[in-house]
Amino acid sequence: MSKSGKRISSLQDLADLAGVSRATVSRALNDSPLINEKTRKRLQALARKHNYTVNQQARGLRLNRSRVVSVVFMLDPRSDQHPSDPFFLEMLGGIADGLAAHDYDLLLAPAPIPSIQELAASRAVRHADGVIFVGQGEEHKALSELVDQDVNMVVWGSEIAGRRYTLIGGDNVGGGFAATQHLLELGRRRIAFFGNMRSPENSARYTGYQSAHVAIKAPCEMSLTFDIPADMQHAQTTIRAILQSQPGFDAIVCTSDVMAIAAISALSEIGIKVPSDVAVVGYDDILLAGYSTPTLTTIRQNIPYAGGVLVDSLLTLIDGKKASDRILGSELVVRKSSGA
Amino acid sequence: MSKSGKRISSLQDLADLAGVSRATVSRALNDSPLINEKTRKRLQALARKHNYTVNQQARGLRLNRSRVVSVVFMLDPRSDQHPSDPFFLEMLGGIADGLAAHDYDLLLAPAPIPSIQELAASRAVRHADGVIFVGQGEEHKALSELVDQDVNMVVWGSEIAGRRYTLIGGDNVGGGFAATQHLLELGRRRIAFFGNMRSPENSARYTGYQSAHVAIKAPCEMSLTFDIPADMQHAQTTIRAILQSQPGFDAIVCTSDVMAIAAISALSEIGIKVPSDVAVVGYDDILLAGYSTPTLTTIRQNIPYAGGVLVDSLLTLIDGKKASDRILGSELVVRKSSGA
DNA sequence: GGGGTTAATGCAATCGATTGCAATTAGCAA
DNA sequence: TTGCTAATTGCAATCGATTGCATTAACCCC
Repeated sequence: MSKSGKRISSLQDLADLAGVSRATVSRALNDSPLINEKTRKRLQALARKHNYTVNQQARGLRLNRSRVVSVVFMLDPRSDQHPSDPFFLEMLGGIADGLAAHDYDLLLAPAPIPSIQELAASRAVRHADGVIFVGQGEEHKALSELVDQDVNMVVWGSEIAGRRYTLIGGDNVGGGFAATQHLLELGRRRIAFFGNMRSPENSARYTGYQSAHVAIKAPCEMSLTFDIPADMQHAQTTIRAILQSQPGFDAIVCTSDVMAIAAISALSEIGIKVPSDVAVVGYDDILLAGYSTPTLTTIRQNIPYAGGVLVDSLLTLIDGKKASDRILGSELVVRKSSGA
Repeated sequence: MSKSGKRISSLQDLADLAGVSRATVSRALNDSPLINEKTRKRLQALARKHNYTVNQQARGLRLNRSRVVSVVFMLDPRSDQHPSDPFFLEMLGGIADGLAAHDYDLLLAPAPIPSIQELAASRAVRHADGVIFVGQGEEHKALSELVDQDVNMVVWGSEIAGRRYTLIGGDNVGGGFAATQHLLELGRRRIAFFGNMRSPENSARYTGYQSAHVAIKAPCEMSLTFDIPADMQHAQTTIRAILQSQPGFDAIVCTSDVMAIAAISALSEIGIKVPSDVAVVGYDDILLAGYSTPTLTTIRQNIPYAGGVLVDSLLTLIDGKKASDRILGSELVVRKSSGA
């Protein structure tokens, strides 16, 4: 296998070796019905033996597609932070699986997105057959404009006015509602909301938070709504400052599990007991949620599954068909320690 | 900008528009010294105006390179699990940054690696200018064979006999030593070691663990060495089973922070106090380590920096130069709760 | 054996960008 | 104006794979 005269690196090499034209080899490797069964087998065996794989750049050039899908994480631009939230990793895993199953490659776009204009001109977008955006950041308008430039794309996020792209997302209103309802049922009445409100997903969760109060005619104080940055470092300093001011809440609804973990840590620091003094509910149900101390009560989003849905929708678009929006279910997961 | 007659999608289009040959346009966009300064400016402005970017597939085909680097995470093959450890995400972020700085794209290889043979034939490897392996898995031999196939590659991991690839890694022996020494200094004498021993990195850490005992002439019992799978789900069941058997240790050195978190959770479940009854030290210093409850004492690896080093070494190789192996420092980070 | 079909293969253009070499133009000195 | 050099630009081949069309071979039926 290793001592074959010269390196086989193109269809032509293989064709010469087999004594046929490169057209024939191409058809054989692509299972064209035009080709004789025996020739096909012979050539496929030969290709395998010489460890030959088609040059995707050439193939892509000819066919005008690349079998590459880009993934772009839209982060809070104020934190020039990388994604540190395991949510992103789990999502990436789900997307990677979905793409692998359909024989697509995954190109990861550089983390801090420049302007959407630059992004539109970047290789990540031009070179790919389609793009998956995870989160809408604060650029929902620009995202809609991208659609007009004939970019195949799907977005993970939440409904927002003027949207023109295909949207996949969790049931954020329902999730916010369930989290809050759970705490209300436990008798908590001063429930804080922790999250970055500029994200459409979080404002949907906030809507659910309000509805839950309304549903049982409980008052819902604006003073308990706190704008917390998404990355942990800033989150924890902000939370510490809030705790200093003795806000007097007996529960917190957080917009992510890592934020909940940071909050619990800040609470324990100053001797506040979770959940007896303050109950905390997270969001996402990242894997760690079940293993941290205390274990987290949280809103479960099936993240790997979501990744698969994103991929399926995008591939539908790439096929030239229409893909419909989807809202995936979110459910409350009660674990004994943090939230009850 | 939007109402330009037809879409400019190739050099030829742009050349026609400007009334020059496509050779000229190509040279202008690539800052060739052959081109007249005025023409260059004019053509570059035109390209920008029409939002034109070169087709990378064509360019790559011609130049025989792709400006793509693949990243492969070598996971414990027994868990057909995705990477859930934030370590991977932080590493990925570091690598992504390094690549972006040099204008390379990042291709993420599908997570559960098939055989190395298949991998060698995959697009992820063939289509890329180079490959970064994170971890050696249990395939160190196969990795060395890949080098012989003219694959530009660097590997994050630990020294191992018969290695022929460029290696970048943390100081695992030193890290294992420091973690253990810290616990010994606190007076602990029955220190358990938790980790998957088939990974070269972990066995290096184990070596450090043993040396620390030897250094102060403390006995080091084999019965306190436990083989724990890398993924959290299996890790926690295994740890629970171990605790059932009342092994009687007063400290644990873990080979990752998530494992430490899982261990702490299992300990609290049955009422064992951390760190008073059992002290725990993690490894990696993932971002969460500072925010979990209790905060983790751990061995810090500067993961984003490591990502940058991996990239630099790989690009050196791609340039045809020799890249040297590097061992990056690991230092103990003491946080008050878990390990002291 | 002639004529008509069908199956299998080859030929050559094509995708878009780069680059060695040839050709053109300009500039300048005599 | 002529001749020579240097500065620009154009021509055309090339990278590797795909595919419409032409061609060849094989086979069948009278």
